[in-house]
Amino acid sequence: MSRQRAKEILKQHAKRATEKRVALLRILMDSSKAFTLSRIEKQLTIPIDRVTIYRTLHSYEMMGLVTKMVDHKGTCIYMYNHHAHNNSNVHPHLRCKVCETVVCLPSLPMEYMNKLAKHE
Amino acid sequence: MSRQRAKEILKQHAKRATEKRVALLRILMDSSKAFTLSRIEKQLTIPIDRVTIYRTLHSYEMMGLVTKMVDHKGTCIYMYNHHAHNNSNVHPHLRCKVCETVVCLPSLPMEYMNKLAKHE
DNA sequence: TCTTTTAATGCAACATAGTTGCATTAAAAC
DNA sequence: GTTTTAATGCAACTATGTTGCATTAAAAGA
Repeated sequence: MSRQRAKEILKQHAKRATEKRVALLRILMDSSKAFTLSRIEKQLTIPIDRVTIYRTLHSYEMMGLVTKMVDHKGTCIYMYNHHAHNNSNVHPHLRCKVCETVVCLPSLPMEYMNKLAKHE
Repeated sequence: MSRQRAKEILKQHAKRATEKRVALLRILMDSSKAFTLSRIEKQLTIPIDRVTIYRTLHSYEMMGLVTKMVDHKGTCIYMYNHHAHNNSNVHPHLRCKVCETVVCLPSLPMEYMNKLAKHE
């Protein structure tokens, strides 16, 4: 049951832990995958307006709770920052074509970074 | 003057080298950058319908002439395959936030690949 | 508790990108 | 010159993202 944890987190950030905000956060918390807004909408048991989802996810991103990315189709995907995602080092993300899981990859090693030619 | 070169390439692929198709190909050929459809549209000196540009770029992608990617905003960008892009090895692309140039990065070294944990 | 303040929500509306169908035009093939 | 096929443009539609505004609900204060 992640409901309590979700509520705590929202209150920590001085946000209202409404049923809808909790529901949205739980969907993300309970998975290691990244979801599109539409995907989240389908997964909801209570109906939430698309705009509300959009704005809520945006606020979660601002709070640092979730990471927003763009998937291979150009759609925004949102992933819960389980490991706090605090290490602000640059690292790529890898998406499994089959199960759609997105994982954080290790930071790029210096030997690799050094190979990068400066352009122009 | 890349006009002749563009015509040759199109004919090699049994495509009609119409003024519009040449114009589109030249914009991509004459740059190392990746462009959105809208960006290409603005750069044109002759007016071409958005759908035509879309379909033409798609055909160029099918021909292997250009590479289609999705940029940070989720918009498709098209880049001419100067180096034939033949080496079908996987490599990331890097986009300069300032000048919007997109460059191919070196392939990832094995040491790095080995670090990748299998998920689930 | 009642009132005020502020956050959350939903509806309407619009922007942009991508896409398909169909009719028309232009080029190539015969 | 006629036929065939590719290219083009228009209309229309979908999905996603986005903003404005009015309404509702929660929290704070009296």
